[in-house]
Amino acid sequence: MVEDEKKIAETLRKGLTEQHYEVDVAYDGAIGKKLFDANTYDLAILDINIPLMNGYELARHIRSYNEEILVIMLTAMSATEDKIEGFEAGADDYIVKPFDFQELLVRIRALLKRLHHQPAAGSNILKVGDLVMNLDSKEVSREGRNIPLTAKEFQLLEYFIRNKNKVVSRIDIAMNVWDIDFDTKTNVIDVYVNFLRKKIEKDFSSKLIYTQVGMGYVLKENS
Amino acid sequence: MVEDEKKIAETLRKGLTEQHYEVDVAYDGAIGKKLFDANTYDLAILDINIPLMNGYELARHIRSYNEEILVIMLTAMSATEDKIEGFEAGADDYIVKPFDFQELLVRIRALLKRLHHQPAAGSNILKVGDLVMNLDSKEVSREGRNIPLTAKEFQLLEYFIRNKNKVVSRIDIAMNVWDIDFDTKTNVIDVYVNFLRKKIEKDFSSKLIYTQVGMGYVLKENS
DNA sequence: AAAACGGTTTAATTTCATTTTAATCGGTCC
DNA sequence: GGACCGATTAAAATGAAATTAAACCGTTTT
Repeated sequence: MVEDEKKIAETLRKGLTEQHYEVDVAYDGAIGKKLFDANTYDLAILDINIPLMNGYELARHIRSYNEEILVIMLTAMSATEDKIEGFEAGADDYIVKPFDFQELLVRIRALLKRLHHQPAAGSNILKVGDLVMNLDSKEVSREGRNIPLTAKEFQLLEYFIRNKNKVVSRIDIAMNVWDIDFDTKTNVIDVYVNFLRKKIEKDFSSKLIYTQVGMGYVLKENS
Repeated sequence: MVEDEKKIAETLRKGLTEQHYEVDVAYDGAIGKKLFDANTYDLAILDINIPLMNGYELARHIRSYNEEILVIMLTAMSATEDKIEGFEAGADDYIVKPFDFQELLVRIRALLKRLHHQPAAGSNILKVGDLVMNLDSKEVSREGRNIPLTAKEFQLLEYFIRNKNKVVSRIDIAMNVWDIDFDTKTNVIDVYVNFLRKKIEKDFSSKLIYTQVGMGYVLKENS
């Protein structure tokens, strides 16, 4: 939850915790972004008018990184244009203040029931074919064989997996895995893709990372 | 859509049809139930106070039959208890009348994007006849057969598809696909149209790209 | 404090696909 | 026939990606 009005934030945090949800709270967009980048969440509750980075931008950042995460906008702005902008930024719901806590609760439940839960409930595991990534233990394996990755390699592979079957451009990767906005002259990404390929493809039968010249890279299972 | 106020029903039906949604309308709950039992829908829009079977019951009926179908409650009842009952009956969203049609639209889109994990209206797949272009995976296929395209070929085809049935001049193409403003002496466009024709027409039964001498090119389905 | 180390980034080189140019061919309209 | 317009082809130019080595940087070890 990203909410700068501490009183509201505290009330919601308390209410949600009582309902056995685990909640992290940030009071500004920059901290919210950092929390999001460092953790794996199911759902985000975002105020729009918050310091440093507004809710729309934050929603867009979240969406560009992961389509699955649910986003609820929570704001005093009730105009239709604001709602539209919220949904266009990727929100799943938009609630206007003041609101009843019970309503927030049922709306959260309605969204969560649509969330595709990963197999092996509770444990954070991502899979593509025979490639398995454990987000808790940070272990990666293929055909059961363990593959040690460095931090950056792991982040890059995680980004690929979360966007499997989708061509991601170098700019997408630069923004989401590194924190560079625009830097034509670096080739870190190419180098790291090369590192990854050596580790997750070289001693195995099938390819995983394909390059689309002039477009970017895709991680996919076959052909 | 189940809505007994015919004026509202008609307005919404028209608006949604314009957005290329296919809509069936019932004016009471009993007919609504019969329609659901006989068809396969993606989403239901339900008024609550409707004759013969109210919206809550109908929502429960739909839910008991199919968890996947998305349900939006559309009603004048704005009390939190009503909303809670709506969500408990299985609704995915609850909109209070009067509301802005645009808001309904973005809420529908927000829900549909969660469905099937894949496309709905306003999504990332473009089609013309049996030609399918996936903007995420950057894959293009005809008759189910995959057709690899280079970046420029892909951009050019995308431009044609987005302007289907419209004659686009070489200048239009030059400005939108290449970034050249005016350059009489290059024939890149002709060459690329030729590349495209070889890939997307040569081994298939019907033409797609037609030349309008002195005007430009059109992409269209038949004749 | 210096050295060693693992990880990350930069830079330079090689390789190769894509893009563009340019020349030729074929048909159509005066 | 000649001029015009587009289609087609091959060759040349360009630029993107892979690969390698070396520099850099922060942390830990000596």
